[in-house]
Amino acid sequence: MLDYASMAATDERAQQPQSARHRSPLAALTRTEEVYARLRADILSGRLLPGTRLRFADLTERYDCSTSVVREGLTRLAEQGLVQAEPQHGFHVTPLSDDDLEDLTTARCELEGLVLRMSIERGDIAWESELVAAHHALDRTPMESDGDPALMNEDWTTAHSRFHQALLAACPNQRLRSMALSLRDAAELYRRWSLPIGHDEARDVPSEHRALVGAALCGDAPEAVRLLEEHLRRTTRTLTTRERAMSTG
Amino acid sequence: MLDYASMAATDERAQQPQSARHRSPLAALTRTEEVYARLRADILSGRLLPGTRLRFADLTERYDCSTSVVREGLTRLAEQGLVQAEPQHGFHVTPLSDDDLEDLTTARCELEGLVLRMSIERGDIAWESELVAAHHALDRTPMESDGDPALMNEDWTTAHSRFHQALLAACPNQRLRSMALSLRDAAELYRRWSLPIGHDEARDVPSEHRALVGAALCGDAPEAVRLLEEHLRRTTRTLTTRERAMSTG
DNA sequence: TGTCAAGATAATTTCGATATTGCGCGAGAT
DNA sequence: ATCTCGCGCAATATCGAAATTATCTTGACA
Repeated sequence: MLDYASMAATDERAQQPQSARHRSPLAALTRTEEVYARLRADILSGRLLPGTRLRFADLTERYDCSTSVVREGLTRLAEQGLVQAEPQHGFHVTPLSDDDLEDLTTARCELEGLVLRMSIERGDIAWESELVAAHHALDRTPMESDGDPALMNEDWTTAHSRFHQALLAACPNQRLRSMALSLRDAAELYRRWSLPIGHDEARDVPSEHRALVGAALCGDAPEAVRLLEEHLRRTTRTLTTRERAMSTG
Repeated sequence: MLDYASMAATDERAQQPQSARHRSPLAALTRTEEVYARLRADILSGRLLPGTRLRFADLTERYDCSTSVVREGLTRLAEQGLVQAEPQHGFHVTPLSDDDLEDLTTARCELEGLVLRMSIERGDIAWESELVAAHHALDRTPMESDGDPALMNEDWTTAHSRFHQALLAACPNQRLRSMALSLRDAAELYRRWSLPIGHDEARDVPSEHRALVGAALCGDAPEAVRLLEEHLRRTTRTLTTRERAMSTG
């Protein structure tokens, strides 16, 4: 293994970068990846609203890097559909649309259902274990923020994401699984704007999750898939009615 | 085959800055998009072999542009899975693997089957018309190249791609359709290396296509999906046996 | 002879500047 | 009064080099 300490001692002048470099090759995050991750997080968390124009000048300042780095991050996000690129016109956060939400939900029901079925069929004890753990954590986390009930709890969002990821984790097909997860990301944009306006009082989301876990652990794939589809469609219905109420009001 | 060198040369001169008055949005191809498209074509057509390291110096020379442009193209392709990126180690064309081909085929059977079903259910007369046209063109194009029977005919590849695209074209769900097409792209990499080694003599590919069109036009979605899956799996079987023969020989 | 470090070399990543393009404002013509 | 044309500003796209990081080479030491 290399001895970076002695290298630095002999070559002090060249070794004056601000961030401490680790020896592990995996720990060496490039600037590009860091900015990409922050950009993605800022969009998914709602700090950058759908439809927002993304000017290079703003972003280079915000993330303290050059245009190239911002550009690469935006390019990658555009390829995933989180932002849109118009040649010579720059980038903007993908705007929300009712039709797109319909398409997205259908796609998720089909694909996530498929992946869930494969996951249940191939799931082992480790998978069951992580699923139970994730569900427990989700069940014990309140949906609404302590400080402001109108705001969504950040921890709940994380736990919710972990739970659904755990459901799909045992699917042996990497491609299908990552596609399903990418669709979940896209849907996260919509979900983010759901609760702040008002959520469906008639729903009992925790029990929906509990039923899902039950069916999954029993190995009852058809029932689990049915429950998942219902779960997804209910969320969509809440969102679309909310949007219609806003546009008419 | 296209002559990219002369295209680029004429393009540059033609783009002399005059009074930028008229706005033709499609004619305004940015350098980045052009290089991206050429890179993608070079990979899919086999001019850049799977596993090849992609050095910036080579590519900037090949496409006559700066590193930024090459980098963006590679980044986009990496996001799609056609090339792989290792931080600080550059890019390389995604290498072929038996396991990945298995995953890919399963994913395609499921997803393309789904999209085909939706396409048949929603297909109108215009869809049928384009499907018949694409099939006719494919049927009349010889699979093997005139010059060298061991080489795949470029025209057949194009016609084949158009045919399968026509099958899926009526699916109303944009996301599912584009995902299915992106999986076809990935598979194209494998198919490209199938015939040059030797194809399955026992197969009658044209009649497989004919049966598919028949079922699709009858509106018999289940049968069409069954035929499509069989079609895809047969190609995979040919490829995997070929690879095993190579590795053992 | 084999291992290891330090210099040399080659590649990638990041930067800041330049070139190009799109858009709005105002002058002039019909 | 409305429309067209041209200039100037703002933003993006592209460039080429500098900074950073990995790889290869060399030579000393055990």
